[in-house]
Amino acid sequence: MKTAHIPGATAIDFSRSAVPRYVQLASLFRRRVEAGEWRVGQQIPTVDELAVECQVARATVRQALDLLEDEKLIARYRAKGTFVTGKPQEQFWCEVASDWSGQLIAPEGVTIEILTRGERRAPAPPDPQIGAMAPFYQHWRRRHWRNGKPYYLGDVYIDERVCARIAPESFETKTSMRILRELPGLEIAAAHQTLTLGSADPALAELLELPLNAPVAHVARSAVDSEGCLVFVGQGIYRGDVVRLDIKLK
Amino acid sequence: MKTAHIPGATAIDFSRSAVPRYVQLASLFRRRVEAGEWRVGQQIPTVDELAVECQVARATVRQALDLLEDEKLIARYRAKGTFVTGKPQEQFWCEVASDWSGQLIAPEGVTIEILTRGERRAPAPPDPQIGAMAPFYQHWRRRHWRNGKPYYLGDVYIDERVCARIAPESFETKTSMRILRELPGLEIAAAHQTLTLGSADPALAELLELPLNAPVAHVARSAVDSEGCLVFVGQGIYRGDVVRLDIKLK
DNA sequence: CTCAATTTGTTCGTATGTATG
DNA sequence: ACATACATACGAACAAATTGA
Repeated sequence: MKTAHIPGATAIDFSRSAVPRYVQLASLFRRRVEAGEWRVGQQIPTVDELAVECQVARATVRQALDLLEDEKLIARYRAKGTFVTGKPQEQFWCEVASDWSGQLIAPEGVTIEILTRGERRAPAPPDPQIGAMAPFYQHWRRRHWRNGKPYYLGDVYIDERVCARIAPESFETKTSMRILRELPGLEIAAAHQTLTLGSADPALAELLELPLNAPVAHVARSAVDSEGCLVFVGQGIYRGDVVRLDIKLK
Repeated sequence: MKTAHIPGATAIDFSRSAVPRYVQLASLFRRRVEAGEWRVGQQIPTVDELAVECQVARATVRQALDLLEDEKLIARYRAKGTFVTGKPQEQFWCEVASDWSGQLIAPEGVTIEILTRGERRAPAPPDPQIGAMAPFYQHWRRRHWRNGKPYYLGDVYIDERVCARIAPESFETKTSMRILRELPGLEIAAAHQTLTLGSADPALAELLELPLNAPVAHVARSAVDSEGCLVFVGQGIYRGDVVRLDIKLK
């Protein structure tokens, strides 16, 4: 029985989060697979070893491994051990750009699913100084897919008067900013987006097929026409593992 | 047993457990205060109304409000109602901007702790096409603090020849990009930064006093002088809850 | 082939926290 | 306030399968 002792390793502190211990453990283990610390095909430490290393009960380790088993990352064999069978997917194919021209470079092979559509729904008002609210908006909630995987969930609110000029099928093929940009006769005087970080709650984890508590990026967007009217408000959430932001500084 | 799904956009899905329901509720309410949906000084809906709206028991709403009360965001008065007393402290005080001039606006009251310093250490090379590596670099690992809380951990590599012209105390007061920018006689021909998302492993959680697996932002920076030499390479990690990226699009 | 060691699987019991009515 | 149900976390014992001596 070799307890792989890392010199100077301090006990893991699970107490800073409301997330259950076994979920935190699962994330830790998932990262080890992702980082190659536990290689595909190899056996991982025994439940007992992990329990000692992480200072938790055996049952808690097992609960964490249950999650990874559901994700097909590991396979467990009685009396033999537990083995890594796959890596979580990891690709940065969705770059949020920092200027208008490439606002959001939606890559090839993207499909957009319309979850709900509502008329005359008002968005949560962003900074009031940005522009004046339109009288009515139409609302879409959409989910973006690529390669059979969902990667973005967003709410779009568009001024009802502008909406009339948009081809309905646009909403199933184009990103929201692209719809606006390609709309003839609509002049966008100012557009803005803000990105912040967060974690996937259970509902979001379900919708984006993410592990619970995985990092996500919240994006809030708005656009104002030449008359100072807020013709577009959008807010959305990207999977953290598909977002990359490149910024040229000169 | 399944929780009832309400068709329509207003349904709030608090899936079964994992994160306690009242914690999720508290986050929701906190966001409403932050977004101004519930304004300071105003009365918020009653416990009964919130329980109906969110489809949870009254006791659960009360538990969530307990958290906000502890944070001094609300005050509750028997038979009168609950009132907003303040906004969550502006947490996003570290804005990674999208142009050079405001590269990283380090706010007031920041102190920088030097963890290690090494001579002639080579950074992990970024994209080689960006510039040619300098012969030697000096390396600092620093941790940035504000209000007694750590929020950034970074590695700085600077061309040894450039280093000689930097006052040593700069490294305890200035962000790396600021040091470069304020260095006379050094012309930066190109600078670049890339931001990606990740989560805190146990070591990082310890250093930034974060919950395990909390979202973080990885930033990789580089700068090239007029001769194409990579005079600066930096990589760092921000706490996710202090990062905000604002992008003006026109 | 038996035996022991190893390792996962299963099932108790107990305690605490969460959520509802 | 109370009773009930469920999820989490721990610890302990035992069962079942594999391996090698």
